[in-house]
Amino acid sequence: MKKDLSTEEKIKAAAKEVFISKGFSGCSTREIAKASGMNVALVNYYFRSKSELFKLVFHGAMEDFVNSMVNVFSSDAPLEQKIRLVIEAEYDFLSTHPELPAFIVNEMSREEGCQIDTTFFDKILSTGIFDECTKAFEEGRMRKIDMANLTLLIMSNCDFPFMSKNLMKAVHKISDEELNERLIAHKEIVIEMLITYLFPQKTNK
Amino acid sequence: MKKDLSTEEKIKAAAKEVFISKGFSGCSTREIAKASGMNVALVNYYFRSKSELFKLVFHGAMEDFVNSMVNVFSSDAPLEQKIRLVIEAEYDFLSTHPELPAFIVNEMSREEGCQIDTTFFDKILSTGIFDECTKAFEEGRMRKIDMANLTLLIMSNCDFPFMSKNLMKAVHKISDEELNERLIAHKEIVIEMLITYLFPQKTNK
DNA sequence: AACTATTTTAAACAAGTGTTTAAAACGAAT
DNA sequence: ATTCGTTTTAAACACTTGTTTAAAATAGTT
Repeated sequence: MKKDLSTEEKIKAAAKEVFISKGFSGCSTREIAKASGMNVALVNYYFRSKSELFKLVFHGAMEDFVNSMVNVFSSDAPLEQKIRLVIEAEYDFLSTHPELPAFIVNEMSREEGCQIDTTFFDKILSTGIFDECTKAFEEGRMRKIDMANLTLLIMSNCDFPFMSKNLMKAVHKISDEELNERLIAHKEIVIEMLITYLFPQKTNK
Repeated sequence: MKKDLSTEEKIKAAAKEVFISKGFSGCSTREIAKASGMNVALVNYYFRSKSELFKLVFHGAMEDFVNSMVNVFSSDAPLEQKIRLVIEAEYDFLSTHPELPAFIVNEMSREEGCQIDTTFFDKILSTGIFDECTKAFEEGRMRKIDMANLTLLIMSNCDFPFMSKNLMKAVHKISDEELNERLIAHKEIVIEMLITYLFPQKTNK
């Protein structure tokens, strides 16, 4: 039968959960220790310091975050389909990891924060998706748009809905369940809106 | 000639700046005191506690945040124009307050966080903008959409670009200036995309 | 001037922070 | 059983945290 998680793994798992939901400065080493069932000394025994442990967690979070996109972009689907699929993939992924975008965006803005490992973004680049877009609008198959703006369009409409869950619940005075239904519907809205905007040559419905 | 700011005002101003850029748990009472040129005791003398001071700052931030929308919605412009204008207003507002959306979204997700004063959102409601939309798509002048989804569409595309500045700079390896140019361009993209999506009856370009 | 209420200060409080220490418990190998 | 390296523990370290105290400085009024 499978062995239990090692102490090191238990701590890292607990750290991931705590860091992602409370942020680096929103939690203490002792809180992570307690959440993992261990004690403070063990945390530093295995990971040297709170910051080192955080770097590991952040790195992992980034990896998860980027991979869900890379998988889609690496496929051999036609461009329009890739855009559809990446939105679907993001919504699916974020349904199980709703706290990730806020975590990443926030921690990237911390002063002492993450001088980030840009390998992640090179991974996106190396899928050739940007070149594919450039070619597509040179051939008139897609609306011309700067890659930064395209990235913003996709991420805004995928990530923000999950980042703003608590705000939305307050604004519209709705429950978690109701909000989740809205999010499911929102995926389709975003897909249609973005596809229509980016590929306007479609002559009609 | 104008008197200097009072001690109380100086502290509140410093608190606003520090809280908004670092978050509640990202800063200390002493940091706020130092930023205002005062000492710790004065902070609690005027504001009772860190939490009380924070509530005040958060309340003010919310007010600013909501007001920029309310002003537009209260105007007598036609609906489509209102949507255009609210996006313009948001981008203008956020250009000078880029940290606000992240601050609000984050602090709304804190555990001990802001059991929020829903007055703010009632203010939006009372502009009648939602009723106006309902009527508009009953008359076929606008695409039918749930109000939560409409709110999400607008806020996603206005707020996220400013929240993700540091992420975007890292992803695309661009400077502040370059990013700001992208944001200016993004405003127009968002306006066209949203208007086209929400008011699709336009027969052509 | 003297008295009062308000404002400011430096110092202290207990509790919490990240981190380290040094000893104990453990596991595997001889 | 003894040794060894690894893992775990409890305790302590120095420092920061939010908050309070009690005295000092200031301003206002008579």
